[in-house]
Amino acid sequence: MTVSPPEPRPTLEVVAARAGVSRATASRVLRGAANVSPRARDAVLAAAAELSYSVNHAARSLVTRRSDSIAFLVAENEDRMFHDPYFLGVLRGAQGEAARCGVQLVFAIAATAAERRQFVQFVGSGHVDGVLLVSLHGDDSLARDLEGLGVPTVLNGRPFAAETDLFSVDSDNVGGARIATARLIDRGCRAIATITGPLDMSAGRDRLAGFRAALGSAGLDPDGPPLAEGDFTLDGGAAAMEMLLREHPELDAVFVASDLMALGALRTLAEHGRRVPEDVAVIGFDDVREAQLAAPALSTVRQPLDELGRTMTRVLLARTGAVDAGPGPRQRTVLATELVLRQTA
Amino acid sequence: MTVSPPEPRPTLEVVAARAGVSRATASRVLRGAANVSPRARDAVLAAAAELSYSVNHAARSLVTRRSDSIAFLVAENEDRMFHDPYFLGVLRGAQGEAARCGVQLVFAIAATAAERRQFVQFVGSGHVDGVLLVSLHGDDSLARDLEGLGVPTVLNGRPFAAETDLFSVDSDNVGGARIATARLIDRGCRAIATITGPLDMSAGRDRLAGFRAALGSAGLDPDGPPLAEGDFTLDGGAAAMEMLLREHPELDAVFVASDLMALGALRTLAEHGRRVPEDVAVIGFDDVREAQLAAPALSTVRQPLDELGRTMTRVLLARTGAVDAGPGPRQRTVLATELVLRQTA
DNA sequence: CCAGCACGTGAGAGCGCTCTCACGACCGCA
DNA sequence: TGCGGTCGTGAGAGCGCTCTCACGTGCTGG
Repeated sequence: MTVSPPEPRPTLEVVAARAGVSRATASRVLRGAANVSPRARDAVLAAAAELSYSVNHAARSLVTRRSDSIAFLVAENEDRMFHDPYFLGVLRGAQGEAARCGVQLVFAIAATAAERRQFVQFVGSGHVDGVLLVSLHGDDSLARDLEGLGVPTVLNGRPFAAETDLFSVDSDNVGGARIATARLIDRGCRAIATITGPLDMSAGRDRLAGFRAALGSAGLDPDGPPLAEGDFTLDGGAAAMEMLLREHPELDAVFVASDLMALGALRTLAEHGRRVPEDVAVIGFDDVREAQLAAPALSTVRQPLDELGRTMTRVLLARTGAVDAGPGPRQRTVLATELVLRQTA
Repeated sequence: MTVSPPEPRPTLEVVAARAGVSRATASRVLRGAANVSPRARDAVLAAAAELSYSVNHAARSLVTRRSDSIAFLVAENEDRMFHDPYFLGVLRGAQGEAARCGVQLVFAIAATAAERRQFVQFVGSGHVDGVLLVSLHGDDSLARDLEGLGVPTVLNGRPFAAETDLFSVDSDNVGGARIATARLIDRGCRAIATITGPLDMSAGRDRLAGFRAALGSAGLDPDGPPLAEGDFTLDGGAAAMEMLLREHPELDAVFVASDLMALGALRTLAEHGRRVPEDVAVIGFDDVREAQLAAPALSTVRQPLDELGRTMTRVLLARTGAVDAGPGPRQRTVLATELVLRQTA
């Protein structure tokens, strides 16, 4: 242990005294409030600088009832969180935007019920002004619970129960899937399969819906094509591809609902000696960095991951009032997706 | 905007009243303090549950002068942070351990001087009880500044200035580099080059030191071998390899100070038609997941990334006294590294 | 039988800040 | 000259909790 210095951090009282003003005025200056004379302002600023004063967060927070920080919660286990570039992209965007707005990001993971309870407790204690909620499955009540606590929440994806009035930011999953599938049809592929995401998640469902819509538009049977449900992991994608190949060896294209799964599918296809794209064309979803590094480079649907995180943060901060975002944020924001053609389709 | 409910969160006062005890006793129960009768305890617990009470963090923090959260600061830009599995591994470990100890992790990035100042301000405000500091370059004063503020700090790697008494957790970089290099020598390689990490970082220096030590032990000239300084990025590794190949076309092995750089080097070697390991043997450092997925699979030195994060967190919490860690933590902890042989050496 | 000592409890101070309110100084306008 | 109004300021309350201190109760030991 090191000897801890006496370290008496100066209080506002001390700063005010040194500046020759009252605590109230010093507070006004430090908060940037209006109605302070330049003379007082300079004096306080100088005193604060000399004492290297910084306001006590707990004391401020106690009276303002704000913490100037927000939580980033991933409702997924560690493994998923740290291996899926999707989460990392969103986290990156959120972190950057939060920092830009002078708000701190508390990073949490809660996969189990116990972790969820602990998190709700944490939020209930007033640690954060709002919550960014990522990767909710099914009809999860977490968002509603938090809102019930009076804590603004923004989730990624689409709220699963259509009637909810939760705030959310999503990519255009339907549109992206549709355009990717259309591309496969344009190539002349007719035996088109899909590896879906988890169907208890909106992203999984919506991409499947887009896939089917594209088939329908082209006069193909939307319900006919082979389908395997994946779990957004590499191995899950590989396994799903394995199954599709076994049951539908004639397939000539696959739309895969995430890049990670597509990379797994590519592996399986290679193992089975199928050439990509000559024998089987593949299009993924996300456009993670690994997609362009893969051999062959993966064609995919780009969704702007960090923009997703940034937008979620902006919407949340607008709701908490931390940032005067002009008009109130919209309940539901949808970001455009874009087809990126490389080698696999 | 939604209509915010009146939402009067209950205070300790209310809980105490409902339980028929004083605020002090209620506080004792909720803190788990001793000297409370079972009767009082049960009453308070029941009242708290009924009201779904959770203690106001700001108020508690104001008097205890603790925040029960710690910061994870990466002194590196976003790009590096989110593309280097090293940071992600450490973050993962730290997050997990912090959660296990009931402490929250505030995640921050500070590459520029302005961001550093903002972070110091933030810490000075008492938001966190301690700081985990990752990827410090050169003789950075940040750790000392924070300690000067009275905030315990633990850094990864070795403090650059040997005489400092900062707390740190590191991998055995010298030992790892030595054993990797010894393996290359055992293979019969004699024209062994190295791509180092940034030499303003302890990890870069120490791995170079281990490399040289191994050469010396084998009777080779430690200062002779070709050396290129990399920056721990994929492209940096590729560029360094390019340079080595140009200036020392005869080389038959490379020890690369990080997997990411090694992957880049592999790319360059392939472009130049060098077979690995037949023409050039390669060993990396870190054992990130990509190393085993690469083709050919990368031989490397494993350092336990998440264990690094976990240990840093434990050391920090022991210092802050959040966790009664028995004996005081040691100033400097070094974790073992291990050679993992795959296809490239 | 009473000093001595735990033990459980409540009263009350106070952590460092923000915010409301009241007040004096000064302005322009009638 | 007088009056309403703005502007800058300070006094003081109070945010919700922890913690110290003192007190009453019931025990043991001399």
